[in-house]
Amino acid sequence: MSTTTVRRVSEARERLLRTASALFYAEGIRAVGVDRVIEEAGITRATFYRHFPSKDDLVVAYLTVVHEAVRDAAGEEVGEQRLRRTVGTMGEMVCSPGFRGCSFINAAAEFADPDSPVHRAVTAHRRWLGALFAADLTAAGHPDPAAAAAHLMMLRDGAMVAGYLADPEVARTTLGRGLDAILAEAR
Amino acid sequence: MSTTTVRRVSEARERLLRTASALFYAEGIRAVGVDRVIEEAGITRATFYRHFPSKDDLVVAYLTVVHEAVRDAAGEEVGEQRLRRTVGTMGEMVCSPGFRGCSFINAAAEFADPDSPVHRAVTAHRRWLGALFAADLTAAGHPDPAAAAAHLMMLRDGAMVAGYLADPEVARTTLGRGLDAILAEAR
DNA sequence: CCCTAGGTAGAACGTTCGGTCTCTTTCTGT
DNA sequence: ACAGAAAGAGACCGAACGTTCTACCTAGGG
Repeated sequence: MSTTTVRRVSEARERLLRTASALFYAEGIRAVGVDRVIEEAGITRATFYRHFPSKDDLVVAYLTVVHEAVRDAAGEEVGEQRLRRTVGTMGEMVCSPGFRGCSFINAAAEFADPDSPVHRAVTAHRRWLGALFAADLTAAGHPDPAAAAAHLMMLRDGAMVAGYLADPEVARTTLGRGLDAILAEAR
Repeated sequence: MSTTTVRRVSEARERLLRTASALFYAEGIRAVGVDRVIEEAGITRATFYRHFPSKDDLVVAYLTVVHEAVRDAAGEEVGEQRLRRTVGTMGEMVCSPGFRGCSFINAAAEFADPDSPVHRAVTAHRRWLGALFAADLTAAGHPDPAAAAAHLMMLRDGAMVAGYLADPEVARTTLGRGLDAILAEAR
């Protein structure tokens, strides 16, 4: 009865990480204690600390998962098409039920110390996303890709906040129109 | 030696609120315990709880102080001039040393429950600011004040995030240009 | 066959959390 | 002169925090 499943990565670890991610995102990181995560994931304290040296490491792992999801959704082929798809995905995300803002913006609100591993993970992701915007804008022939990328990033951050604290639908269309306007500058 | 100072509001209470505000803003709300606030304000536990029934009340008071500061800085006279001044002030704020983002966005990241008094204070402030934008845009003769206000709000939220996590100077100029573009739509 | 890694189970650590309590001192308005 | 509010000082509460520990069980690969 092949329970093989190869199990290159522990199943308990995955459950732990998935549970923690959902909890951290929905309720805030500091608001959720390790006891909560342990109980809800149905694992033991020892198992938790076998996989993650500390809670901070779990938090970083959570942000890494989100980052990789965004990265994989974006893809490799630089250009206007990828930009449209990436921003379009963000617009949809903002409108999805249970949306509670950007994981990275929220994490940065809780971890103020720039030297904190969590804060570092946030800035790393944001630098990566900014570079992606700039690269795609460059490929699209935008005359000032750096400024346009900063503008687009502000629009996306605003959409993330508005999707959580205001009208998501309005946020989505405003973001879309903003991207169109920026792209229109590129001939 | 008139130490009169009238003292309509307690001096200890003001010290407490000022200290708590600085701490909450700089390090995050959940990251700062009441012990920390009490020690740094140089008051006693009993004095704390005499003025605020719970920590949550202190947090709401902190946000109220910020809200009133923004409101007073904006002023009363509706119109394009007030809008320019208000947004200009935000641009400067974003560039000021020690800037750590918008108090309300950060608070909402930590207090997810929409029924929480803290979360309510956040949405109340945001509704007020959105209404101010819409009123000024209407007075400025904008053809679609509601959409423009939402757009401007997203730009301001983006500037708040970027001022904290990216280049503040770029955030300020991008916000300024965005306002100019929106105002240009109003003839 | 046994070694090892990953898992369960659960007690315990010291610290900090938010909050309550009593007692005393200081000051102000009447 | 005196009542009463505001503040200081500090002990105390139970609960939750993140973390460490020992002990035992199991499954897979050498």
